[in-house]
Amino acid sequence: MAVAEQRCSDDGARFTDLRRKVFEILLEAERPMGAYAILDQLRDAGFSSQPPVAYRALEFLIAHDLAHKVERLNAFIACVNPGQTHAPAFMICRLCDDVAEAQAEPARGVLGVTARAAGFQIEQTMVEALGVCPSCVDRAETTNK
Amino acid sequence: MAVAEQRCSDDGARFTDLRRKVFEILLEAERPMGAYAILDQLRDAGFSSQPPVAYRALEFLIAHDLAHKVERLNAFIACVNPGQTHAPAFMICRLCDDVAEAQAEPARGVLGVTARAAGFQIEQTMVEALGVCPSCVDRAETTNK
DNA sequence: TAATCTCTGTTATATTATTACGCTTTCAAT
DNA sequence: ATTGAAAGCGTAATAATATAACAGAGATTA
Repeated sequence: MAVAEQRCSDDGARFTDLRRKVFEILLEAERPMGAYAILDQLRDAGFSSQPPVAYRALEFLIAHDLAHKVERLNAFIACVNPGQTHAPAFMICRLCDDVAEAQAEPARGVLGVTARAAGFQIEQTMVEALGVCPSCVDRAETTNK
Repeated sequence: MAVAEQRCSDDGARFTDLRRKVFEILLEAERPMGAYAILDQLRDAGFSSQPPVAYRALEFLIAHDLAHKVERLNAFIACVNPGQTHAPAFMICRLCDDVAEAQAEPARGVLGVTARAAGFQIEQTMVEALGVCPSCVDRAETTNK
């Protein structure tokens, strides 16, 4: 959280009450939240609960590398190492919807070669892996015995 | 198209009129189409234009590797080499929304290492790069001169 | 302190996607 | 051929996600 504030002031950006609150919500959730779930919590905290309020705060957090959108789930999650610009990758469990953040360097591999060959300038990448998380793997094995 | 039919019969799946039509629409578009744009064309072709009709056909095409969903755009596109199971990657132009399909092997790189270390079993990956396509790069350079 | 810009609130609406149900067609087994 | 089960399609209703447009309050700068 302190890191987040620092990051914002470095950027000359304002880490307002609303933005802080949304960031807190994401941090406490530890897993992706839909915009409307965030709005519910904003309402409880005395903020407005109209969609643009959440979407704007999320846009801000994402722009400052404090949060990410998990496209596959249309949901948002706090970044594990806030403030560092990076190429996040997500491992999404299809059984429990839990998500772990990892790093990726997709532009370094086959994709990068293809892009350069084609003249496509990559600015940003998203990598999301769907599969089964460790807990659910265990659970499945136990259940099937 | 012939390839698609072959693929389906191999799978013991039925390549019905509706599914063929949706596949045709995607092939002719050559770029991602939203489900509702597809529905418009289905209506013109005499099919029902209720959302589930398109979504079900798309689900089928995707399951048989004839089409993909571009998550970033919430849109659907015909696969460039239909019928082969693979890990597609998309290069999405943020200026013209054009999309090129490439191959990726995200599970072979850093992500794969992380996943194995964590015990996460990857089943499927999606890689999407946002940037500027060759045509738009050219256009931008010309304009700025 | 006036001008400007940013931020938040609000209303309305657009876009994307799913649930549930019923009917028809297809397929497989008798 | 007949029937029973499954797959496919049509339809209605609604859920979930997201954006546009405008107004007012608050901060920042000149």
